[in-house]
Amino acid sequence: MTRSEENYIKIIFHLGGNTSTLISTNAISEQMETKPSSVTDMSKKLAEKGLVNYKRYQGVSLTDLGVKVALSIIRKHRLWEVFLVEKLDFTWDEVHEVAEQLEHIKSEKLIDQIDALLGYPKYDPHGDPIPSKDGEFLELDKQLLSDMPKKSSGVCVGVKDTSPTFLKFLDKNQIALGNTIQVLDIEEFDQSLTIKINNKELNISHQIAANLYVKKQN
Amino acid sequence: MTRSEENYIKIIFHLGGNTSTLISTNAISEQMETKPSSVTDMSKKLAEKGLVNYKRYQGVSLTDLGVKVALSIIRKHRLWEVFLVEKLDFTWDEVHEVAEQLEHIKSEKLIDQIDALLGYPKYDPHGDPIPSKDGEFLELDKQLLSDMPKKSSGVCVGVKDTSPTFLKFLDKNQIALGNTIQVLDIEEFDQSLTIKINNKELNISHQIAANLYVKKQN
DNA sequence: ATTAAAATTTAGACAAATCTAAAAATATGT
DNA sequence: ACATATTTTTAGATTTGTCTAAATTTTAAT
Repeated sequence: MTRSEENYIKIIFHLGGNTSTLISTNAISEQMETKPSSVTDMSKKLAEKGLVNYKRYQGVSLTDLGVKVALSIIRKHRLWEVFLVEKLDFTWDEVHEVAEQLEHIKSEKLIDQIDALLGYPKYDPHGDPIPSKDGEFLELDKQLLSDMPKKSSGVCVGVKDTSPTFLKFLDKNQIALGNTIQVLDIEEFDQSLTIKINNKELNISHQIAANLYVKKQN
Repeated sequence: MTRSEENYIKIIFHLGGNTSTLISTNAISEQMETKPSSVTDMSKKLAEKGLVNYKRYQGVSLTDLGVKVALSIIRKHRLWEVFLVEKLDFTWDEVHEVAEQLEHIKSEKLIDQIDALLGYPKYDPHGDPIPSKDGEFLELDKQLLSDMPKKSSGVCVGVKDTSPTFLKFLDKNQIALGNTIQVLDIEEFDQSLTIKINNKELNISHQIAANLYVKKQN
């Protein structure tokens, strides 16, 4: 598999292609930052190889084989992210770019040993689940902070947006995975939230809350 | 720099291109496993970029910039090799293939942190020196075991051939870096050697001895 | 010094992955 | 339902790194 093929497979998976839903050419081209015509070409190629089902003018979905490939790439990406944070002192906003490269290294022993070195982690630094060698993974029972009612509280378990900008904002405000967050108040006008975290009160916009996952506590 | 450009630069360096000696198109094509005409094309491209000096029909040599690039790739390759052996239980015959891929990962922080994690090693698992960040490295004062006189002894410090076949042979005979080797006898007929290593006597061919580096002791 | 052999370069082609522009199919709005 | 807008595909071009075959230059041998 070429690097480019792997990137397409990964993006199709992230767009929901593990189900039989057909993913549109346009959607893929946006994520890949290529033109739709290029996606058409690649779709045919991946269909030839049995990695996707391709219906002209309809889009693509991953075959069972395609899902397997996608999970193995995602497994590598997330394990490398954990490695970078745990062993090499990377911050969670730095890992994505490097993991994008490392995920394409071909060596089964390499990734299995990294997995062992890290103690078989189940989640990456952003709270996303790491597929096991045979493609199993546990999605946490999580919800967006923006969907939590007033006076409720939960533990921060993940982020939806993983862009450096957002992650740096969280660091600056000392919001990290594992923190307990209480929703004290929700402003009717703009849906902004007053939350209590680390024993401090903090005001965050709806957009921030809509990118933070929490596990409800009560 | 593309992966292919990096591979050419690395190979030119290994063929002695750190000096001003011109390296022939043919020599490069053999190492790269490409046709000479491809080497010509790439030589022009690398010359354009200021990485090599290219003289038509004569060959190429690395510029100062080219040497810098070569050393940074070799540094990455060798640090990854140490990492694989020290942290992930790879054997020294397994590391080359994976390091060939890892050496192209682009992240200064990544390799500096790997360097730190390993405690700034000076030599790789085959005894080859690891260039520092600014391109310095210490070549050991070593010689081939085949050049040692009868009755002399030395410490095994490196291998010339790094092929899995050779390295597995060494493992099988419990020859490892750091071992003391005494040359007991040299057979006149075929230059084969009787050596003492790990308190055992062992017979090795000239070809083996010509691929083992030792540091002379007396 | 000639000539044959070997090495190198040139010219033209190809595969992979992309693009642009135009054509075709699908979706949308009234 | 029809016209229009949007999406997708096709056709043909481009770039990178490679190839083959032919031409050129250098090297080696007598």
